[in-house]
Parts: sequence; structure tokens; C-alpha cells
Amino acid sequence: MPELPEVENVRRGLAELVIGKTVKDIQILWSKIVVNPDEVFLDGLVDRQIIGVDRRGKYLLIRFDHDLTVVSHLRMEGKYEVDDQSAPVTKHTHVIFEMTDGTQLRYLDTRKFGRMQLIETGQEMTVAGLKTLGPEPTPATFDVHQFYQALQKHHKAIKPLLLDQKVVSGLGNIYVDETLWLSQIHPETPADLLTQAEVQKLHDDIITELQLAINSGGTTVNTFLNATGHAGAFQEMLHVYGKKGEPCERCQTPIEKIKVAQRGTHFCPHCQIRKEAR
DNA sequence: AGCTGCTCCTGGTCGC
DNA sequence: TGCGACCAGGAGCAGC
Repeated sequence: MPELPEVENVRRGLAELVIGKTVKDIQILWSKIVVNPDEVFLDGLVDRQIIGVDRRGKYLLIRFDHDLTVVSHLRMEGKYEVDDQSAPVTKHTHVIFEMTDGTQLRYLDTRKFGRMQLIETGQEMTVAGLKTLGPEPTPATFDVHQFYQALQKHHKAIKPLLLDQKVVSGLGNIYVDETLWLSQIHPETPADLLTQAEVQKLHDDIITELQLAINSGGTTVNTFLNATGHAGAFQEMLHVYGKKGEPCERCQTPIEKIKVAQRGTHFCPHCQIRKEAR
């Protein structure tokens, strides 16, 4: 599933492949992918040129001239491809941007969970998920004191809070499990029981882990490829995700898989000790 | 206001 | 072998 590092790699690939191209026509093959009415989306984008590709959290922001932006969220399995118009269209292709140069930017999504929406550039805050999005997990934007304050307000498990994009943006199921293992925090620990020192380490681990994953090209689980068709390498650096039954790298205790807030959760039962309510 | 549970989807896996 | 049941899960939303 694309999380921040994967989306960032898609962004870089797309920027390389589509900036400067102009839309000639658009085919919407599965209407629910596009939030706007089809005609609004088409009328707005035909004849527009792509001038940039930005990212905020897990959202891609494809910039067009005339102050237009397509906000695109890949959710579980969304991906972009740039193909020649003669390349066969596969059954999971849902939106096709036909370009004036004969290439096509195609959006593919096996589960059809992804969404894209046309907005006026600068109106990003009108998009539901973007208006409440938490800080980017970088040293310049992710403030540890605000993070601590946010966690103090909640008594529910730390894991679902990290998945909540309002607290910090960009983490998904894989990187939450990984960072909690790095910080030696049990995923079910109530957020307000974490000490300042633990929150500091968690904060630092989130930043370094996501940066490392971005630099590795992201994690390739199942079939994730970035827009240029390259697989990431970060899956080779995972410590707990998908490693149920394998020995923990720190203490050799077998990794366990449990459910936390309806999500498959991997952790080491020896070095991630659960705190009980006081 | 915080939290839970439901919804969207399809491919893969499991049991019979 | 075939088929149905069930699971995976990000985020938006309804409802308590």
C-alpha cells in the first residue's frame, strides 16, 4: 500500500515523465474514482498543461496551468503509468489522460479505492482529507512538543493515532509497525501513557524511518511500482512487518501478529512491552 | 469531542 | 476441482 515514501517516489517519477505534457482528452472508465462530476473534470482539464507534481502527506497534487490542481490519493493500490496510446489498456485502468504527444497518463487501481478531484490551485484546504492533515514528518515541520501534546489528549492505543493523518501525516500500516518496533513501544499502549522521552524517540524514529524509506525508493509489497516502473528496495529493510514467527532482530523472540483497531499489527512481545493503565 | 464501526472493492486464501 | 466465505485495508463519514 502506498504510504508517504511510496507516494513521494511516485511524485518524482511523474514529475520526470509528465511535466510539460498537455491534455488532449480524458477517458473516465470508472466514474467513482473522480470526485467531481465527469463533465466538470473533463471540461476543466482538456487543453491544460501539466506544470508540476507536488505531494502533501499521501496526497499527490498534479499541477496544471490556469491554476488547476488534481488532488489524487492512491489509497491501497492506485498507481500511475505513462504509456504510448497504442499500449493495450488493462482491466484495472480507470482514468486515461490522453496527451497531445501521443502518450497517455493512466491511473490503475485494482480495488478502485483511490480518488482524484479537480480543484482550483490554492483551494487545497477545501478537500476533506487535506484540510485536517497533520504536519509532514520532517525536522522542519514535525514539532515534538505539539506531538506530545496531541498524544496526551488521547487515551486510545498509540497505533490508530499514528494512522490518523491529523496527528502526523504520511504513516500507514507498514511504517507504523516499523517505527513502533524501532521505538520499542507496544502498539496498544494508551497514547497518554507515553513519557516525553518515549515520544521524543518515536518522533525521531518516524522522521528517520520515512526519510530512509524515501531514499530506498519505497517499499514494494505485492506489486507496488513507482510511475517509472521501478520497484522499491525498502522491503528488505523491514524489521517486523510481514515477519510473523520470525525472530526479532534485537532479542530473537518470534514476532507476533495481532489485531489493533481492526488492523493487522506486527510487533515483538519481548522488546515492545505494553504499559497498563495507571 | 472522542471514538467505533461501516463503506468502498477485488484478488487471494482457506475449508469443505 | 469448484465454490463460497472471509480477509486485507486508507480515509471519509455516520452515529453514539
